[in-house]
Amino acid sequence: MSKMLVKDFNLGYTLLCGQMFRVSRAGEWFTVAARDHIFKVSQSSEYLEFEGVDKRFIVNYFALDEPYAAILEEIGRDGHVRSAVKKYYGMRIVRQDPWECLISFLCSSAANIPKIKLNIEMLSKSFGRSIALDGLEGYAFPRPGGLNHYGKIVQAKTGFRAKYLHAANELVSEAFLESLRRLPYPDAKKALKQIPGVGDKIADCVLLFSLGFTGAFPIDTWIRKILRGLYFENQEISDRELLDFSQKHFGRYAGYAQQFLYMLAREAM
DNA sequence: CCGCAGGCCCCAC
DNA sequence: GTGGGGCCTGCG
Repeated sequence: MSKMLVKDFNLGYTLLCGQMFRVSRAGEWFTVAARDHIFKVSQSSEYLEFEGVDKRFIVNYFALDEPYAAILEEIGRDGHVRSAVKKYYGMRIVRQDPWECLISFLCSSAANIPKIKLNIEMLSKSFGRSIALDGLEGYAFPRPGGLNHYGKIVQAKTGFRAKYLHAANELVSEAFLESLRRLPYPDAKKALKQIPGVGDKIADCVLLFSLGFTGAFPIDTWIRKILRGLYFENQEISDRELLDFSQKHFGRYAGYAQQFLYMLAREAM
């Protein structure tokens, strides 16, 4: 068991923000599976307790090395974002594993969170090696190339998305995903959209939630709804226009603005 | 039982 | 270049 002091961090908001699909909660403790790690974590005031990974992993995973105050100052120029930040202060954007993130969001098309969680859990069980922590059962997520059995992908109840997962497994390597980090945002996005089943939304999710592109702004049905309500009431506006507006309006940390607005949208459901 | 969901692809226009 | 139907499957 390790313990560390954390500032400007709220574990609950960060883990329950709806972008991670292998998180479970038991009272104060969260169990998180990420790539080939499984760990437990809890927060009491400004201390984080954790087990199963080291401090370096925690800092990177929860993006605790980001200039949080500067980010909030920049996105807080917008009044709606500012009030969302007040409510959900300490929420961070986790750095997921790019491959697991890509597969998760490929599963998200026309789905819902419980279904995505089911898909990812079944894929992990079917293709991943067993890893355990304190007798907790867990499975690593398979590496690129590891989803090598179409029938088993279908058995994971992935439906029409199975063909996308299978193709991604053929096309994508660890090196390809890592190389995207060094590209300008438009080029990295274009490269991701070459993968069948990946459009604007999924590409932006992978860029924001796993590859460190803090300016990426995924537009899903929740964000669409809240942007229209807050900024374009009674106006016809396309996703293309919403995306252009958001990136200009919120700037290089637009992704953080997105995530805070997303929290507002979800609470109003 | 039945409509629908955190989206993409394809095909009209 | 833009809009709308179809898609697997589980959830509500």
